[in-house]
Amino acid sequence: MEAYLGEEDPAAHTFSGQTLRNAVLFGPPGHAYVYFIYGNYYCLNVSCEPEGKAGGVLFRALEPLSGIEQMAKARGVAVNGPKDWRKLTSGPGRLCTAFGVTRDRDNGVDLTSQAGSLWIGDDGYQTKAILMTPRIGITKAAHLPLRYVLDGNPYVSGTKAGKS
DNA sequence: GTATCGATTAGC
DNA sequence: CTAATCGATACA
Repeated sequence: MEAYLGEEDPAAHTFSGQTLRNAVLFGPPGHAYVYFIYGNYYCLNVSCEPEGKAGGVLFRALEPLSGIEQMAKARGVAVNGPKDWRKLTSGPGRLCTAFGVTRDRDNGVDLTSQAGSLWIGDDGYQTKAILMTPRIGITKAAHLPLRYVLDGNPYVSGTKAGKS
């Protein structure tokens, strides 16, 4: 996942102040900010700063835990085993497609409450280490080490991720 | 109102 | 490396 600092980050949507689209990033933390990009894909963010202050985290990738078949169907790809799970969620647009996340349905929902259409829970995963790397896919301030990846976890973002 | 860009992905 | 594709933003 990657962090976007808000008004101080040239790469963030919130850099130029609050707009209709990024309003949720200025709202209370723990809410979903879903935006449509390049005419084809959605990206999922979570607001992190207190209300009134911009800032959020972009989910670039995650590890599939359940509903594999459902995700595969949504993504339109064949999945034969854990080795193919990467195809499902290794990218911002991909994971949203796999989850069926759309701005219409999920933008602004409270991710800390299971009452909504989408939420985040604690699965008890033990994080060994987190690596900080430069962000990818952006044209401004891309050098800032605001990208966080779980060390040793194969389900990281990157279109070409997972070779070797 | 019109012009341009983009936190992407799939395809060559 | 380049095309696809549309909403938001910038500018007149």
